[in-house]
Amino acid sequence: MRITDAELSVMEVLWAEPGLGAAEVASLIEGKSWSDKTVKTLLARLVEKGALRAEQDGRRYLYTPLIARAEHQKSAVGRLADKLFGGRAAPLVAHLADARDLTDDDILELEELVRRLKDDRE
Amino acid sequence: MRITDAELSVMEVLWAEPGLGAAEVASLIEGKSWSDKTVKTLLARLVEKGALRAEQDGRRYLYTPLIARAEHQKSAVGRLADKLFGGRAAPLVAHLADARDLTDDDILELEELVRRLKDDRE
DNA sequence: TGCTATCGCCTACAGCCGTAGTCGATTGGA
DNA sequence: TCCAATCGACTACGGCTGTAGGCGATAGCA
Repeated sequence: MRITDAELSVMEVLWAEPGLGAAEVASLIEGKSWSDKTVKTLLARLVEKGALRAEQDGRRYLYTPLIARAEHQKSAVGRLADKLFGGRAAPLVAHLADARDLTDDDILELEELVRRLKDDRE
Repeated sequence: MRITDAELSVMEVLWAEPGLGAAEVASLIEGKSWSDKTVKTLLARLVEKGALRAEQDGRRYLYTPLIARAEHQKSAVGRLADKLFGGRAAPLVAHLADARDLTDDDILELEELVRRLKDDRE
């Protein structure tokens, strides 16, 4: 199930705070100057594709994510790895290091991550 | 400049072997059963958006990438990092490790990569 | 009790994407 | 010399995406 860029802005709001109504979601969207109609369209599409649950609350709906943020991140990264790198991780990370300047912290985190991956393996 | 999934199949062929004509590209595309018309449309779109150069060769054109594969990989990974992880590398890699089982070799490569990143930094 | 603000529902519409067809020119072989 | 194969140019078209507008019901306030 594919979540588009515009839909992602909506999901981010609901991942941060599930159970909001359309008007609240619209007011919490950052960086876009969307009409509330636009947000409602996106909510409807997300419900239709099973990414959100709409629970009636009087005259309106409250929306809750049905897929976790981590789940979506995982599948998006996996798809990209398959599409561009034949599923291989190391070249992807190499390009990432090239694309975005890594902070010292990033490097430490990566180091720690790799250490953990290695330990898990034994 | 955005290269779509279908266009990517065409680019892959020309990255592997630049300077082919449309018919050759079509015959080298893997995994799709596209009409040669489809391939020609994709070639035309790629020329139009500046991803390929078309050089006349008698009655036909020979196509050559104007953007490198690595360049495209880099920008795609960077975009994904920004879109889903606020530009941060480590969580992306963590999700990647979760999404695709890493081989021992992958882990070694990552280890080596992180070591290099760290060394470069000093 | 009546009006206005709000809600969901349905519709719209242009641009992009995947996939391909038509047409006219040309070239290479019979 | 003529026809068939091939090439590029242009056109097509349905589905998805981003972005909204209109309409009818309703609820809360005056």
